[in-house]
Amino acid sequence: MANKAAHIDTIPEEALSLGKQLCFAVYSAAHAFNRAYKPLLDRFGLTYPQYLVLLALWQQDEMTVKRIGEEIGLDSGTLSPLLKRLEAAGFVARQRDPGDERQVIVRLTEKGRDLKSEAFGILIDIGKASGCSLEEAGEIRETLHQLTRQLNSGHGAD
Amino acid sequence: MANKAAHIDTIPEEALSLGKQLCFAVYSAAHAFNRAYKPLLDRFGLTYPQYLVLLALWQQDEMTVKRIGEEIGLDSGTLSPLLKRLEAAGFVARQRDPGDERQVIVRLTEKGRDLKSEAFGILIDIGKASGCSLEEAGEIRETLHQLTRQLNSGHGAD
DNA sequence: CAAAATTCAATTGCGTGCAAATTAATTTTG
DNA sequence: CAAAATTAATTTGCACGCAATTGAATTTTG
Repeated sequence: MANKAAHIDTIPEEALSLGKQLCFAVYSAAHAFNRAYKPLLDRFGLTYPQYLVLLALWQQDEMTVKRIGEEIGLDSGTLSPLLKRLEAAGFVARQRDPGDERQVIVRLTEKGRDLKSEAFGILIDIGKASGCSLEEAGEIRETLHQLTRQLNSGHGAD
Repeated sequence: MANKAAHIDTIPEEALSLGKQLCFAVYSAAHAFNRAYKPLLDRFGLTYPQYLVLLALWQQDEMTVKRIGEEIGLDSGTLSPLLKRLEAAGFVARQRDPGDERQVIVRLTEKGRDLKSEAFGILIDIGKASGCSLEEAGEIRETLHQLTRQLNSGHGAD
């Protein structure tokens, strides 16, 4: 009883404290990253999720909305208006797939491609701001990937 | 063809990959936590930020809006409407501080206090879903706190 | 003490995120 | 082959999250 079944008893009042919660630590770190990225991305008129879409397209150009959503974990309800703004800003072009009119193919424009080289600068600035080495960053990254996989495994999706 | 910034050469193309970015790992983990919390909080009609406010109030009842904002890292622009919804749902009451009419004191209602004991259940479910021990969770938490501090130190605020 | 500066909460505007409903196109099937 | 089911993207509605503005109360200061 004392070991497994009744672990409610083993959870101290203190566990309710924000500072003791892993989730809050992740939540805060995400906000901190967002704030760190903001001034860097503002120069290009981009938001962080928009930047993520460009990162994905720099790796693999010409993806459908659905494919982009799988890459960065967003659904079409978020992506549709976001992509419309990226198109209005001139970074991407959207075109119905002639082979399957349900799909929309998103591709980089010249302007979007040109931004890629500048993105390295953002990466370096963020690396500095995070204050950890590539090795450290890699470790945390892997730990978080594992945590994310574990959390997502709870409801079907992977 | 010589590069202006020589250190750019040391950053491989691969670094632009989403999977290699610490920030994206944090961003994804935050979303994963949010999705894990959602069904648990839906039963109480709460969102995660609303739950954070209650967690803070369970630790220390009767705080001003500003104080709550410092606890969970949100400004009044986010908190004002959020607290109004928490009040409409009957979990908290808001009252102008008679001693300083600029401030609004937020305190738990009976209903809000009663929820505290159930919150342990949520905590336990999330702990299970995260699939890591208290020790592991503690390590990741500390690493992320440090990362957050480092990122936030870049622009004055602490 | 009165004007100026500061502080606090609320409001406005914009961009996510996500669920649910909608529309159009394709695939399945009876 | 036509009806039904499925799929992809868009749209709608709601709740953050943040910057900037507003308005009221308090503090500073000249």
